[in-house]
Amino acid sequence: MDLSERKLKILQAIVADFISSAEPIGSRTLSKKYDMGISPATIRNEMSDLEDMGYLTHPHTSAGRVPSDKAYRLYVNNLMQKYEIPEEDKQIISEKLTTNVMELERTIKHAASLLSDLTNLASFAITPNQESNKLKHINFLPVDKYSVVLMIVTESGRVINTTIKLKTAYTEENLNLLSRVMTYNYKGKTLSDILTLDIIKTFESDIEAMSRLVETIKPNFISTLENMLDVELYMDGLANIFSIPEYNDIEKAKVFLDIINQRKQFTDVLINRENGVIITIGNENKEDLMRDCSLITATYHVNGKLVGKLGVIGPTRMRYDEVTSIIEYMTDNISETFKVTGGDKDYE
Amino acid sequence: MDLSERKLKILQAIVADFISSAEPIGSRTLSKKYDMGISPATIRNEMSDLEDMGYLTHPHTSAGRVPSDKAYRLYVNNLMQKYEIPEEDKQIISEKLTTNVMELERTIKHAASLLSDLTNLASFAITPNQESNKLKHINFLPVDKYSVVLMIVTESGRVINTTIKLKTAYTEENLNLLSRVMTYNYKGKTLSDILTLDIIKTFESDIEAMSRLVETIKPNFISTLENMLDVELYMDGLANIFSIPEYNDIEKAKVFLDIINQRKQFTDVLINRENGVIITIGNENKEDLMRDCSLITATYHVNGKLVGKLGVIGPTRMRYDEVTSIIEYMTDNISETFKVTGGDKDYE
DNA sequence: TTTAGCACTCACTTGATAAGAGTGCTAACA
DNA sequence: TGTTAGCACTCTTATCAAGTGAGTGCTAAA
Repeated sequence: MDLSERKLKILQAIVADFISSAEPIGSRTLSKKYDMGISPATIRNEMSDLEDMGYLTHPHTSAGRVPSDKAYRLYVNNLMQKYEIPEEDKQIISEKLTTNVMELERTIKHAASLLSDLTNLASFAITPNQESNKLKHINFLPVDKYSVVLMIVTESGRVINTTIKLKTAYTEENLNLLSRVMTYNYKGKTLSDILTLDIIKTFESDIEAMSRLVETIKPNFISTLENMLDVELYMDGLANIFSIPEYNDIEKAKVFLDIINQRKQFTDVLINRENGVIITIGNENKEDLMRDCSLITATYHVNGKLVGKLGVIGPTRMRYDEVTSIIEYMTDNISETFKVTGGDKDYE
Repeated sequence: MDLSERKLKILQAIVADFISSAEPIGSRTLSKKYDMGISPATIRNEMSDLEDMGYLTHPHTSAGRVPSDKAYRLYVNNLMQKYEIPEEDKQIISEKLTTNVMELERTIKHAASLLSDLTNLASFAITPNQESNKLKHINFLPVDKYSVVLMIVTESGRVINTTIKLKTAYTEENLNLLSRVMTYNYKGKTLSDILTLDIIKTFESDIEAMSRLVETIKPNFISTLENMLDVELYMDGLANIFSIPEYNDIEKAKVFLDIINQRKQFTDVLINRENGVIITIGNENKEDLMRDCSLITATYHVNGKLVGKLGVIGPTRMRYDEVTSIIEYMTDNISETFKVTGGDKDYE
């Protein structure tokens, strides 16, 4: 059934008002505040219809009306107007997210922090899934007599390194050889292929000294690759939640913290969300604990390919227009910063 | 004035009971529960004396007694017994903190997470202050036509790297030369000296191509060093706080989150604490917001020299014995993992 | 010095009452 | 037939009074 013009107007007023006031809104207040040329009684009739259709609910008989998840969905899809981010906010965002030092982790952390500041909600971000990231080269560098640094560079421009302590001394020649052999073998393969497809074992050697070297290095190499594959979750602005009326009740606040505390599960939820700007409202979320929350996420790109996510979580009553615009603007900025330019002609 | 044996016994019973129950304890309950051979009336007299001396307080006339900060201090200094960490906990700790991959950040993060799990409090950790860390060598490595990786290795074994995008192409020879010149100039100097004492400008060059290279690299080098000097703060277990009766009141919980939310200030507080195991109770803390909290920190060492900190924050009513033991055991473990062995004979 | 007894205090609970906001229904009106 | 005014009804919230129980402080006796 279609909603009449008037019903839409009333619904929009209720949603907008409730988002800013957090108080159930009654017919009398509505007619006074929004001056829509009809009496409270008429509004009551319309409200009653809207309630039958599932757009409004009633905390108890003598309270005003509150929008349902369905109403928020309608609002987000049809009624909501585009929010223009103030110039100064835009400036702050680009300033903080544009660095010439290419440190993804740092930038993402900043992004999460900034996002929660701007929206007054709890924010989060995950680093890209690296499974399809391809290896570019591997380098072992001498540090001192018994330690070397393992450095792995991927096609997306990500560099990771670890110090490895050896039990026996090594020669520089062996180290160089190993770097070259491994690079030759693994270059262009995805990280997960290297780990799963047993490619690993190919780098063993006949030469005695080399074989000893490989032996100590192998487990370190594997665990470093595994670390690299882990998707990192950053969160910020949790304290903001306690300024929101919905979470004045300590029990509700605890539920909220529970969601976030199970980092592993929460990360999985984020990974499995579709790409692009995605809004899920209340019971649209599959996870029980999140039935009272809304989640907004958007994706950013690294090297135009790898995909990470940035978003907020909060009560279903939130500024969908504002939050959506800000998140989208931020992810665009991040993607811009990390679109690797070079890469046409490789070194070597 | 010295406390009689009996007063000490009563005080100890009150502190211990209050720590586990969080309820003010009355004379009658005390005499029944702890069976100390004297009547409630006698206990009342002693309690009254203890209150005059400042060891106990009174939420209101008809409530039981509650230990003051002074009582906790006495308890921590004299009455508290050494807590023996269960074997299984010890095992979990060493297992999680001993890695052969030397990633300090990761280990510290795990430590904070584990610590909050074991104590049910909020935990935190800061990475070592790197100011006195000395540079060991600098390496520029080619990645592709327009990007190079800058790698800095310090004496403590810390390795950091960033990808730098250049505007113009470079030659491998120039890069090698630059690596060598910079290493030669800066080796053995502390990071803060390099940044502050204007040593930076020494690495300019007469040769045209080199000079262009140096120009783009210089700001990146500086900002990388600055990043390295930043002390990182990790926190975990914030949600634990909400299971503690003291923070059932949403207002109190907010104060607590405020402390932690001002990461910069909080980091400074931690940096300025003395080394070793330090316990500050309630109003012993200089910061107003922390007057209701106790802080326990201990220091860990990297390379036997650089000092980072690990600790918990919670209400003044906490298991000082247990928490202290656990933190100390953990920092010992971390120090053990990061005592760099080699270093006698440098590479080169 | 210790203890029993007793009056007193204060927080907390329960129940009753009143006020306020809002609904739903009915009947009148355009 | 849609709109509106009026009114009874419902439900929450605030307030107040009375009763209860845990605990103290003081006094006097053992």
